[in-house]
Amino acid sequence: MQNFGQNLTQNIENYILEMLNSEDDDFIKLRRKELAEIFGCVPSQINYVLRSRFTPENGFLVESRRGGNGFIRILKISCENTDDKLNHIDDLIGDYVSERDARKILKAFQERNLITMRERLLMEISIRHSDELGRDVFGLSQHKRGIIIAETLKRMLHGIMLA
Amino acid sequence: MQNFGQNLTQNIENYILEMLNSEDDDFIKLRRKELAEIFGCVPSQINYVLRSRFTPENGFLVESRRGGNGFIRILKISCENTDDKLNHIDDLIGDYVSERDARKILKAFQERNLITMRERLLMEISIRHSDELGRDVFGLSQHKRGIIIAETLKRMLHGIMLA
DNA sequence: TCAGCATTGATTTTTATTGACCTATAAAAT
DNA sequence: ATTTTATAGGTCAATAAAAATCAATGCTGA
Repeated sequence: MQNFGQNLTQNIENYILEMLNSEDDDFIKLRRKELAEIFGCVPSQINYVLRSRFTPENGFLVESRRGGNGFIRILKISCENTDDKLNHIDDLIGDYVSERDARKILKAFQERNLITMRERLLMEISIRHSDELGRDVFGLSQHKRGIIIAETLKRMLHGIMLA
Repeated sequence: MQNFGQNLTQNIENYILEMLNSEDDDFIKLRRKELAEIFGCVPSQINYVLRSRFTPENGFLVESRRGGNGFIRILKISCENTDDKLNHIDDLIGDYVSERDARKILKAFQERNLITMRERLLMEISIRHSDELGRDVFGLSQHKRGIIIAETLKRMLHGIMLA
């Protein structure tokens, strides 16, 4: 297969998604070099696709090994992709949230059984730590920190909601 | 059994894991030379497999004796109490970890069923985001970022182990 | 236009394999 | 009891085979 026309990245993304769908398992293994040959592109193009598309925020985990018998393994944690849910999360959080409100949101999610207690705990720890760093190490204003919390929270909830 | 072509290391790893599973005890004893003969490879290949696969990080301890009646003993360890787990975490992470190593640790923890896939995903998102901020927004050196990752990871794993 | 996404390729890092040489241990010989 | 010898396993460096990184460049849509 050669790549004609536009959107090499898009084509590679679709190809990988196809592979994932056609498998019984929720993961695939591939050789970077082979995939690059299929699309007639340079191998590092594959890394670009993985970095920009198959992120944990999008519900994917990527493992790999270099050297002899190297490979790239892509795991799909996500199943039901409901754009509605994601939009809901974005609306709920907005561009800024206080640490206090972040905790409220997490509490609500856990009470609705959308996340487990352990997952809530993890997210609280993450937010607390980055807020602490922002304040004590980088001297960020409360507002700046709120922007970071919003971003962190959105990414984490996006990722986990796809699972 | 001869080993043709590729996956020598993988084959030896699987063979040892098989042995461990089929035993009642949680350890096995083997002769390096014999194992090497079984796979038709050089004996030091066994050392490579042990060094790269049967590590403490993956939950194994390896003992051995040289000379007459020499042997290699492989033990599968599992932390009994919470304190052991916390110490184990601190030992593995130390004061600094690269993002890459952090992901390896999370992979190992998930494969040992100490955390779920979703929890692994959450922690990868958290680490990825803070690393991104550290690099792109605050221009931190790789080393500084590694210190932050180590701290984040330890806090999250500690927290979840206590839950 | 121009800011951000996409593409490329040179360089670096990691992993696997092999073999030559080193060290430790037990048992036999003195 | 001491020395010797045979028999294990360990270490390290060289080489090959993959993937990752990064900076430079190209492209495209608002």
